[in-house]
Amino acid sequence: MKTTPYHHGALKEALIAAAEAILRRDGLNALTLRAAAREAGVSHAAPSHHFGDLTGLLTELAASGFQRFGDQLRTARAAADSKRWDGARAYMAFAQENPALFQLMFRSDRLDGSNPIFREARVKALSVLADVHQAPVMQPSLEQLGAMLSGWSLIHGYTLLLLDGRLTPVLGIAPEGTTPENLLEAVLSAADKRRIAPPDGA
Amino acid sequence: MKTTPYHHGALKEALIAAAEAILRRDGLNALTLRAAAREAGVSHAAPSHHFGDLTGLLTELAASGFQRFGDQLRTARAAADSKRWDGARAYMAFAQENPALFQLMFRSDRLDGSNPIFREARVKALSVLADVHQAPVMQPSLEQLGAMLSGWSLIHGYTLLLLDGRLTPVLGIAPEGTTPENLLEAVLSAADKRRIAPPDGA
DNA sequence: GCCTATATCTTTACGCTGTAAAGATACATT
DNA sequence: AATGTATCTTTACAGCGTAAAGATATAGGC
Repeated sequence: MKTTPYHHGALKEALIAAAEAILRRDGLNALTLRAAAREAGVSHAAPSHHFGDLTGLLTELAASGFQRFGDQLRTARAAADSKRWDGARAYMAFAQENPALFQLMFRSDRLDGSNPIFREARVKALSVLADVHQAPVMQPSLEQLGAMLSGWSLIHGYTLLLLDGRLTPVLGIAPEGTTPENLLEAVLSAADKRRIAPPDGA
Repeated sequence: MKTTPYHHGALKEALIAAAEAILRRDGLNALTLRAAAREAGVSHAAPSHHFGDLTGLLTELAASGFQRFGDQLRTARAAADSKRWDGARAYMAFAQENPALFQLMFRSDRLDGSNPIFREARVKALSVLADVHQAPVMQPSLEQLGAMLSGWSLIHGYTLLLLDGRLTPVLGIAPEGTTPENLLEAVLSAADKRRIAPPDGA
């Protein structure tokens, strides 16, 4: 009767899964090393052997988030037979399905920006956004960078305002039954007229 | 020789100032009730009498941030003799001058959203953004809301990406000497073509 | 002027946290 | 089979939020 074998076998993955469950259920404030250890059924000091400190755990969790985020963005891009790429919708959808995780992924003060796994997952995910409209250029002009960033800034800002509850009053005064997706569509169409025009102006 | 009088006199304000100093100097992780008390030179339990708990302190600090934020946005609007209102620049400028505070102001999981002082300061500040292009309407259309939110989402997203360091690599490949302001200007001009067109499209 | 009520601040205490160090156990390699 | 290494537990300590009780200054009634 070995209810709890001494060696877990895949404790690192189990701890990351436990951490995500806590993050989703109780929020970032409740996500502690000891809570993750309890959730995984190991002693409170076990996580340190796999992640070093709390920042290490959060960073690996964020890395796994960026991996899935990138996958979903790529899937959305592949399925884009509509005239407008709806990566924006995929961006918001991931954030809505994983609100606390998404916010953690962009909180550099709680993450270890030097972690190579995290860095790779992040650039891989975010590069999906960058190479939508143009191949990577060595010496892009300010205009090109501005066009590239305006889309990202727009969807990122909308998403974070939504997660932070800042759009709740707006949705309240919007026409009956307006969803965040509807509102995003309106935001995009308001900002999207320029996409039709050639890159260097009307 | 009463070096430390028992009654401080204006401890609440002193604690908020101390909290802001810590936030600026050491970041949000280091901003604790006890650290604020140390910085203000009082016992570690003194803050609880003025703020209740840590959330209370953070909320009042965020409220004071929103007050100054609103002031600066109003000032920028008043000085807008240029053709394009440069509230976006003021938005980013405040965030750059108070990066940790700005991020705290939009972290609803650390704040008490029911605090009336906080609520009032926030709506007062953010309403400056709303009534730029139109008077408040009772039953706005989705298109009107989309146009209103697209500007806010854009500048908010750009600002947070900048604060989070996500634009650093972009600035690295940008033309020599490009500043965040330059890049913001490019982002705005890329997204601003629509302002000229009538609200319901080309 | 004095006396009491109240507000403000300190002291003490407790459980939780991160983290380090040392001990125990399973695995892996020879 | 023996030994080294990786993995996990136990123990320990300081810092944290927070509650409760004690100390001190202010304020108001007389």
